[in-house]
Amino acid sequence: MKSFNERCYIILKKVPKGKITTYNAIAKKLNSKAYSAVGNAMNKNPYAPNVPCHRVIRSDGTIGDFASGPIAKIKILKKEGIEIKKGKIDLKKYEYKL
DNA sequence: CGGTTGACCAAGT
DNA sequence: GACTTGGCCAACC
Repeated sequence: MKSFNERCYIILKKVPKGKITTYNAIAKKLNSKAYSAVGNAMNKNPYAPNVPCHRVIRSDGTIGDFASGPIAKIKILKKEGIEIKKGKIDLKKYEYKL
């Protein structure tokens, strides 16, 4: 049985390039409400290059946070082809349904 | 086993 | 629309 954190990474791995997901969605996928725990897992993220933690945003569509700063996160997402408006993302367009 | 932390969320002010 | 409060839950010490 893998820990809660590892499951978050597995879910996250499924997210394709050019798409994003939310902390809330991941927590729900794990049948839990530990949004914060998901965020915590990302912060530790031992699978740094392996897991695209930068593709996870908040349920409001805001960037949220990132270990290297939210600005770096935005940069990466833009590179992935995601358009960001005023520091927010269009969930309708880019949210990847798990 | 209890208390603290956190890349969160929703509702209230 | 920005800020505060309370709540949720897993990981860590």
